Amino acid sequence: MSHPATVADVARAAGVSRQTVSNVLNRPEVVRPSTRSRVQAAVQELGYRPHASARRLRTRQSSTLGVRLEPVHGISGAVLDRFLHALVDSADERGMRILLFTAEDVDDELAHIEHLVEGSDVDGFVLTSTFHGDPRPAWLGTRGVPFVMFGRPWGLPDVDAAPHPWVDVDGRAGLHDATTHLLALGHRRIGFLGWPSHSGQGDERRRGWQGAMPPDEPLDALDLTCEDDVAAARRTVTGALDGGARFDALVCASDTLALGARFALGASVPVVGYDDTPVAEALGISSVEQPLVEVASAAVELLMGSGRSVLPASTGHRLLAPRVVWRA
Amino acid sequence: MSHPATVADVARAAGVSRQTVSNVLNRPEVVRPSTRSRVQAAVQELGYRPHASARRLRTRQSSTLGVRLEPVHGISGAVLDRFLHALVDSADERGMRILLFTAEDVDDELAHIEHLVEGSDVDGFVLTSTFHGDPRPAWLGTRGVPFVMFGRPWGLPDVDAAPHPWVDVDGRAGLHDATTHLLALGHRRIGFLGWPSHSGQGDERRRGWQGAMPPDEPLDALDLTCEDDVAAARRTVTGALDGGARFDALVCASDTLALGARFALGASVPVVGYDDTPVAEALGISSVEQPLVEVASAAVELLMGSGRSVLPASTGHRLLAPRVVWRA
DNA sequence: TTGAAAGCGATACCAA
DNA sequence: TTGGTATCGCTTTCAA
Repeated sequence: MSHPATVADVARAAGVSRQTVSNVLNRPEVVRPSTRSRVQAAVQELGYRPHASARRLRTRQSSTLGVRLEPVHGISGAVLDRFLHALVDSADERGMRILLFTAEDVDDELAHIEHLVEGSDVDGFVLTSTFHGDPRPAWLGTRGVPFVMFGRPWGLPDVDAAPHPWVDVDGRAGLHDATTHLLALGHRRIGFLGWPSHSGQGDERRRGWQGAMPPDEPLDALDLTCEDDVAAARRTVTGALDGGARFDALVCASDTLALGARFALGASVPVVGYDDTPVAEALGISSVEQPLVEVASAAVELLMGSGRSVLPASTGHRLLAPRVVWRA
Repeated sequence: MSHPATVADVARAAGVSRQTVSNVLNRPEVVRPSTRSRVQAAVQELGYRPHASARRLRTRQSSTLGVRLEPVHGISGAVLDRFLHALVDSADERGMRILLFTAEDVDDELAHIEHLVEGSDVDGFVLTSTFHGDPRPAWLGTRGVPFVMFGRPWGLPDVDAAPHPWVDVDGRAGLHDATTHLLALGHRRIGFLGWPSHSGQGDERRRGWQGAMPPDEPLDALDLTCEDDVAAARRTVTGALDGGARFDALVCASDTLALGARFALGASVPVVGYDDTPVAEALGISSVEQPLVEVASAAVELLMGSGRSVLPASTGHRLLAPRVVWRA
């Protein structure tokens, strides 16, 4: 074959006009069945595929979603990896593709986003890793660029009234479930190891633990805090033990912290991490698993509704429940 | 702004014709400097960006490279993640973008590849995770689709004469260096823990260790084999110790194996892993680090030469040396 | 050096 | 239901 087939080739082969071919492809119901099957046969025989760029030029849709590939951050890098995988699949089901870009920081990210929008390279974005004071929603909102966020808009007084769509995982429920389960197993002194800075995520996870603990249990001595680092976590837990603390079990804000705690406590004290990373699996540490496949499909649905093109404006949201993966 | 600026808008603003604008953008040297700067000012003011799809339709180039996002595979998932990141950056420098796709298996991957090629969605592919009997090179080669491989074409009698370009990391050299260093530190009984199946990679890494060990040292008792699994690795090393084996140090074919070995040997016996994953870093295990940034830029260079479009045919290759990251 | 005109491949609009 | 025609934004070829 010298040349990929075009609509004109198909039309000639089927003895119809170009437009009829286009109709068979995009609105099959308006074409008479006999004509339709004749065209489809020609498509089949010539191995015709629409030229993506030509279609995009005409429809003014790139059928592409932009996603920032974030710098790899330690053990939890696998989470965004799995999310990305799920997102590619969900997008593919709607005929959408994922275009990657990288950025040094948020400003750089906005610069990239602007570039992609102005070049009509993407129809919208899936934003991850949101944080308090995140400038991206306002930036995109002002310019009318469709996007969906993986993560609640933390700084807002009422997240339910956010002016943009978001999906998130209910970390509070995850920690609550984990703690409740451990209580049912007979453990009483269940500690929590979380982060110091007031990140929305970290606070939610801590609240999940707090809410599950019996009201008569004094929590102060059980509430540990340190940075997201294995060695630091180990030191923190060891220090607490040296200071007289005692734990029947420990729930943590991340697998990184859980790993450090595991080293400090040994395998006899149950430890629960967060994110169910490959490390937790490898070491047999229980962990809260985020439903990333559901997150991805919810993100696409929020962005596209039930159609095959992104909605100009959408403001729905979905808060999904994680599940705890228990390991010996 | 009601409408993104087009070449016509810029031309009108600058008082020139459309193709002069096009020339300024694509071949600045043929335009008189005064005209050029006037056009550039107009571009700046209108915030003009070429419409990606329109350009692609005209040039018949998608300026896009396809990459399969592989299923997450345990601890080492971070490696492809880092490679992808580096690839996006390298591609971006040449004005290329990365389009992701997923696939269940190789057949599915070829189906996706075919689809992308027929839709003129990509100019070429970056293939990863090659293996003995990999059907992809022949498939792509036959159809004249440009691609570069991350990984040597293992089955070939002479990899240097491969009919397609590839980049790889010299795992043998990595293990050789690690072993040599340990010998210099005074360790004698340095064991190797590798994989059973005859994968090209695994065999190379074993040879690196073998080649570095002193000729008078009997290697059989030091050569361990097990599947790429933490628990299995732990059992294997423990079993060897129970059987009377003794190790001054252990080099491994992967961080997964190194992690298991670490548990079996304790922190007093140096263990070296492969891939320098976040886990190795978190646990303070030394590891052989692949130069993924260099791999990515070499891949792009092999595919595109020094230009800004993919070469129709290229057959070069690059074998890059890894380095060992030593940790306490 | 600059301008006019012709497509690239597909779809939307309108008339038949 | 089907076919002709204009157009999406850009680059390339050919004249001026």
